[in-house]
Amino acid sequence: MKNRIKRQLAIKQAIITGRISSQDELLHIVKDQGYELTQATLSRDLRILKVAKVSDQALGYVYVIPEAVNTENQRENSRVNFLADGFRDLQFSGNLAVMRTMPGYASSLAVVIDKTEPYEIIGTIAGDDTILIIMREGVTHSDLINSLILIMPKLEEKLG
Amino acid sequence: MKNRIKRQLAIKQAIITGRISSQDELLHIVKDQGYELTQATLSRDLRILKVAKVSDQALGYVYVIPEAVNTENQRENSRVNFLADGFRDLQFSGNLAVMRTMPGYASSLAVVIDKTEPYEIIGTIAGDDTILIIMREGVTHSDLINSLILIMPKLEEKLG
DNA sequence: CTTCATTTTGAATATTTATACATTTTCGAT
DNA sequence: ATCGAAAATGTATAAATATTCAAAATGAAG
Repeated sequence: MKNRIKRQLAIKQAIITGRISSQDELLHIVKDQGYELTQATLSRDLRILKVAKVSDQALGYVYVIPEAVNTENQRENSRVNFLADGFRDLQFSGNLAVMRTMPGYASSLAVVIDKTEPYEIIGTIAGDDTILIIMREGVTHSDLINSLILIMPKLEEKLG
Repeated sequence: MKNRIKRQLAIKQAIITGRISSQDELLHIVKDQGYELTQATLSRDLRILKVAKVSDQALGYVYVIPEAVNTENQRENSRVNFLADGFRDLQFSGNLAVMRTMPGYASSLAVVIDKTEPYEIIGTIAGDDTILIIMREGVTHSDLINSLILIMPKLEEKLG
């Protein structure tokens, strides 16, 4: 059955292209391309292709081709346009908040924050992709988050 | 529960060390270390740690920490080793760690650390010869040291 | 073209893993 | 301390995935 090889290529391609989170989903995609197979065969194919399943943010689980993991990230980086889009995440430790951004975004983001001089923030220090925010004593985590949303409303989707 | 942090570290460690092929297996290992948890919690931990399951030769399936899978990263190992030579010392103050390096090394070293996104570290900021590392709450000094060694094995000689 | 060994596959099923729901614990604010 | 909200966890179960077993397809050798 020569089909096997072609089919596995199609599977690989589908995984690289879309965010696929279950074998059933993948099964339908490949079937729609004209291949005949069942979940059992798909499971075997995935083993042969060394496909892995990892958690994708809070969204769920996705299949990945191990070698393609990095490429994926690169592609993501290139479609960044707006400043707030450079935001990655925000975490706290004591009275410090650490905001991580995409590479190169930290200093411009920090400038924006500093310029508005929010009461909640005593100061910031920016590297290339990380901003350290020193919070005023008594300021809560959600106070800080709110003040950041005030500065960059677009953050609300990512922080809310 | 501070346990959660330590437990997840233990899980990560177990995955890196042994070939683990099911959550049940992992569950027993972690339980034997004195942690109390169920498969449900383990499943959640694996999601948080972004652990992936891939096929391992004809043997079966094993859990892996994605960064360790990446072929791309393998090639990078030599570069990382070189960078580790720039390391000078590491000191702690509360939840902050300060790593001093030879002039010019700090930012590239910090990039290496950031890229692996170790659980123990919520962010870094690098100058020219100093890196400020903000540790996750509940992480001990030796936890941090271990995570750094994981990233740059060469550091073991200088930190161990 | 047979025969035999090997590979591939599907159906059914066992195993494994994720999650809904309820409960407990933790943590921040007052 | 006390309250309330958010996070963490266990139990039970649903959902997803791997594998067993039997059958069909393929291929090599006569």
